[in-house]
Amino acid sequence: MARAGIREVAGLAGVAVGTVSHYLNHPDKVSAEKAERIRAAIETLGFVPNNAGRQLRLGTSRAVAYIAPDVSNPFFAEIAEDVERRASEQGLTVFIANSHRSREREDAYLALFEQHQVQGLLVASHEPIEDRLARSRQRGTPSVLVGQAGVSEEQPSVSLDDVSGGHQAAAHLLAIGCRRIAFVGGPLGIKQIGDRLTGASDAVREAGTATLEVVNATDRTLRGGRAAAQALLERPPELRPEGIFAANDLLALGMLQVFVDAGVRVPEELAMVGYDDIEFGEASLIPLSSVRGRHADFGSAALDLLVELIQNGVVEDPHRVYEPTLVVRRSSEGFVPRG
Amino acid sequence: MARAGIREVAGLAGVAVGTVSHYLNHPDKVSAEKAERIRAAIETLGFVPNNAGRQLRLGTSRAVAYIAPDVSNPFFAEIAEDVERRASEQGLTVFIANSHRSREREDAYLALFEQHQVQGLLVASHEPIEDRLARSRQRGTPSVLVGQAGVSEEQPSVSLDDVSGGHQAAAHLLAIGCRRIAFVGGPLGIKQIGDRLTGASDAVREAGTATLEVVNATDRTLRGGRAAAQALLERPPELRPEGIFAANDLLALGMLQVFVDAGVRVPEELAMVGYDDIEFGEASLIPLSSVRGRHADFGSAALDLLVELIQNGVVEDPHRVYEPTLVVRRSSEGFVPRG
DNA sequence: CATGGCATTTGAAACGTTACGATCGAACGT
DNA sequence: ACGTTCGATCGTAACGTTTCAAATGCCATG
Repeated sequence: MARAGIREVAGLAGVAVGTVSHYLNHPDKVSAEKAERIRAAIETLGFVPNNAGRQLRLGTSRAVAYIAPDVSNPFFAEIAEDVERRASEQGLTVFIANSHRSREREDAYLALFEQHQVQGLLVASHEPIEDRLARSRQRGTPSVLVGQAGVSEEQPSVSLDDVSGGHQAAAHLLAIGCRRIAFVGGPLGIKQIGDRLTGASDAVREAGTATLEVVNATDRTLRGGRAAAQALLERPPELRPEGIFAANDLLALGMLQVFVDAGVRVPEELAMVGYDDIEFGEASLIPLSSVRGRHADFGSAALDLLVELIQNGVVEDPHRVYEPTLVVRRSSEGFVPRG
Repeated sequence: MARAGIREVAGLAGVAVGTVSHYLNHPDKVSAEKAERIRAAIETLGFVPNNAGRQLRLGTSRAVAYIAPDVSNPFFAEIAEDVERRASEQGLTVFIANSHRSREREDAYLALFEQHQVQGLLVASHEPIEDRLARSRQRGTPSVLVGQAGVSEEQPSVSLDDVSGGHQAAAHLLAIGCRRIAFVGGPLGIKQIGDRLTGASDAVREAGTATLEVVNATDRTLRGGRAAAQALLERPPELRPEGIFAANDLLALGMLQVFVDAGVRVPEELAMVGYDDIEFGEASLIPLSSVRGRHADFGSAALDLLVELIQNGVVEDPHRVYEPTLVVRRSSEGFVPRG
């Protein structure tokens, strides 16, 4: 079962090992005759080049890693696919990993990928992680923060202006006539979430005519949304919010389901806006208004930045911030302000 | 920026390289005093063990790979998370890859992971792939086919009985009184899809009182479902099916949206059943009946089988087939047969 | 005081690859 | 016929780790 190595191939083909290596890496440099002999030898031996040997010699791999909190959240899955597509155009391989929002697993993967000498890291995280990435960078592995603005000049990032996104969402709810607005989400310690609330709260303050309530949701998933909605339904109707801005689409969709089940009319009685604009939001029976940050090529942008960083060591303009746009759909179109 | 190696650590700590290696791999074998010196040296040098060196020496890695057609389909994402969780319990790392349903990319990843000397492969594919996996196996990399029954005794697999699933779905639609049933999906050349149709068609034949129509959908996504539904809406109402069995939940959800939009009453006029039971199906405003195959631990089962295969070289009972169960929800509960 | 046993530590070999300088042979110009 | 050049081919030295047999130091025992 011992795998054949480049030596066996060379032996069988009657050439030197160096020639086999040439055949593999610079095929143009080797004569047609020997090339054919080598090809045949590889074929009969079932030779598979051993990446460890190559990598050891070269000192680096042709791979990058993408660490996401949760690939089953379509927001991250869609980015992953985009990254992968772009990377393969560049001849790079992507290792995808799920941190499951656990700092421990994040660290484990960070260490793992450093050991594997990936060329760089794409990291999406809800945790403050810049100090850990700085350490990796000092040891020679560059990284791009995805979805979270970097602080240091040395830490490039591709992110969304969540304050603006939150502002747009709340301003929209105000514009259609909602007076009692609720922000559903949490924990607020997470920067992206806190920023969305900040923007929303700014908008409410500017308007001066409405109130903003914060409803904490520990779990930013469908389940979490269902729980939050159930809690709101316990209140007498006059104390329920008229407009809800959810910290992400999963939350919003979970709430939407419970509300509709309970006979709450959306959007007439209650307008809803989500965040991220995942595909399932648009496909919901009451299509969900949402704040769309990611462009179609958000992942590509991150990868391109990483490649630039790998090649030049620095990047021009390290903190790329994209402006999100509000996509209005039925869940917030047709709210009827109370007389 | 040259990364420090084990030699530098040894030098700084004043011990032999072998001792540093011992410290890393068998910490109990090294005296407390030297251990502390080594720890300090590693700390100051920022030493990161190089996986290529280790792997070259060891001849194998502690990783397995999971190749899926499409991680943005929650069905595969949920399996991926489960696999990953179980693997980390076993001290294994999982490399996740998206083949994007392209045979070319499948092959590229197969080759890549062989080169990386992963211990084994978990492969979910819609293509016939057994011959290619057989080649990998002969070269020493075992694999488990996920979601597709293996043919050869040598190719272990974890799959669902799609014929039974299709039968259950159609039998259910018949039981609630549907006479004109449509199977929406394709291409039928894909085994999993063809099996579902076979089961459905068996059920219809057994009943003897209904018809089964096949509506081809090229794209098994939300988009594909919307397109298929639109096509059905062009027909005069009396020619539309009364019950729809969709080849997967994404298709069903896409159709559901278009139907509800167009004022078709689901389930009263039209009952729907999907397949896979993804989380979004349950969370839909009209919760989707679906055929649930995967147990909570479908991914774990696959990984356990792979581990057994790696350790023993063979497995007891290579083709594990799970029986799916129909989950009835609102989308098919309350159909009103026409007088 | 010599001996043996034990726990630690050592140093070198080996893993499979690539790059590099050396070598070879043929073709060409004079 | 000879020297030169150029492309193809060769052989070997690394790359960083682990393992293993051998060496060392220490202690207890005879």
